Amino acid sequence: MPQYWLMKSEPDDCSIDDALAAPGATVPWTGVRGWQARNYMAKQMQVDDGVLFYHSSCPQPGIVGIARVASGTRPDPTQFDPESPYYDPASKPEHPRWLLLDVQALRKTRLLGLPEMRATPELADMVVLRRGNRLSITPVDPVHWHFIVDRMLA
DNA sequence: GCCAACGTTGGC
DNA sequence: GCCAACGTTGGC
Repeated sequence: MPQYWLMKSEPDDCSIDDALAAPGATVPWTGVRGWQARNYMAKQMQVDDGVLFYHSSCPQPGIVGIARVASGTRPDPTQFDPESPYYDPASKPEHPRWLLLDVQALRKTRLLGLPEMRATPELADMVVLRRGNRLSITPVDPVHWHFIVDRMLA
């Protein structure tokens, strides 16, 4: 059974348009620096899982596209790059601490903005809407996934 | 730029 | 293994 996820990206860094314009519409999901999100990637996420592409830290936060998990995990090279904002001097190449996986954008949708998500009773229980939620990757209940996909593609 | 609410760390 | 303090996320 596929699982479903919501992945936050800052559009200044990688927007849905950037992802769609990448070769194969596929981007390495760099910069995850939290253990919970890291462990979702390492232990639960599988190729072909569904992904809601979410823009955060921007004027109009919300879901902007549909994507899929396109690879297993490998070490995130930005952790070893002193020039990168994601550099982690404590992580050694022989024991990489942070992982990434590839995400393939499938299509852009209309904006399902955060205010609309909050105003939609069917979505009230989404993990990402929990107060103060800070995880960059959150699991999405299949019921929520189907509701959103149906609504966005209708 | 502010700041609430959090996830993570580290002392014990 | 608890939990207070810290640093960060992310919406506004």
